[in-house]
Amino acid sequence: MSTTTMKTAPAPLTFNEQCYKLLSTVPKGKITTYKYLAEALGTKAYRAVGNAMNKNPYPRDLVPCHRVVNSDGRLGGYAGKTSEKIARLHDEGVEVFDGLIVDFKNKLHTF
DNA sequence: CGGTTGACCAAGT
DNA sequence: GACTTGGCCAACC
Repeated sequence: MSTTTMKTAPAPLTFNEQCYKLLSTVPKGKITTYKYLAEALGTKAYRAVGNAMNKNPYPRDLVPCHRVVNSDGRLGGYAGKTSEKIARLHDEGVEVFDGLIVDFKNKLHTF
């Protein structure tokens, strides 16, 4: 068996990687929640999703972790300053008022 | 392999 | 409406 015909290592994506991949499908100007991400992955690991975002090693162009908010419509956390997250969202057309997403349900992206 | 840690969630006080 | 509690689940040590 040559290496070309050899099937490459399965390289199972970690839960984190799955989160990143899924999140990368969220279009600009829209947002999603930790809950929706988890559910879209077929699990209830809301917290694990948050952890994944915290450790996110990818640039925001690939994995826009700032587009992830709480399911209540609150801003949620951020690895950097919260004001930065707000600024980025504003830059993409998502208004934030007092730590709350304006028109949250309308901006929400569904998978 | 058991315990710890979260950018969470929902319900209760 | 702020605060506490229990639950949930993957990554890390």
